[in-house]
Amino acid sequence: MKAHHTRTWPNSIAEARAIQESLRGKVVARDRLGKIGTVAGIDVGFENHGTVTRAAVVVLDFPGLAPVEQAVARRATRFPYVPGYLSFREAPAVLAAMKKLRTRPDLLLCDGQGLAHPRRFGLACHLGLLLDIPSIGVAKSRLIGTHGDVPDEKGGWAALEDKGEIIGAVLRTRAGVKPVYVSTGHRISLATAIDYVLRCTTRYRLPETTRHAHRLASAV
DNA sequence: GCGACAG
DNA sequence: ATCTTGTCGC
Repeated sequence: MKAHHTRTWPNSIAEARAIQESLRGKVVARDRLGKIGTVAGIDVGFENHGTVTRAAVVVLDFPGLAPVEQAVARRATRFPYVPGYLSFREAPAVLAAMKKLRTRPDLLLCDGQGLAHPRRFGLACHLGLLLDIPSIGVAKSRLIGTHGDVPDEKGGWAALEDKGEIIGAVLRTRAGVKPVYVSTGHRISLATAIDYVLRCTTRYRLPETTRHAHRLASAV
């Protein structure tokens, strides 16, 4: 007999928190990735005043970064935006978009935090775990944690800390721009995550994966 | 009780 | 996230 996934979506913040607490222990913090031939960018946008969630996934070959496949999925929005619970709002549409993919990407770059989360289970951890694909969280702003000065040169970074623990890196992807917040999702280490984010970034602040996905999810 | 707060 | 054009700065 095949295991049946009876997955109910939380109907409250309390339920969502309980799910995060029960799943965070399953996250693999070490490098458990194979040869990376493709990387995927994931982003979400909204339509009709937020009532519809639109997720976009774009797969690029690696290290070339040329687009090879993309998918978009729309789902009724069923969870509010509450800091610390972003994955419950975005994951349903993202998982639907992933199912439309013919390619199974070797690495995921998610638009949000991974380990750099109050309960160490941000969007990147949640998606990586549910899909069982190595994942990285690349956020445009900070959720939690403190850090020192970030060298103003591409590749310069400062450790992001919380409660005496290093939860991510504040990384300068380009000189003269606001740094991005990188943290591990699933099956990857922070050092490796930083390396891949830099290798997916060319001439802009955000990785090419994120830029492509954002265009598909939000642009007309 | 007063701020902070991914997208 | 989203509503939205031009404008300041390197």
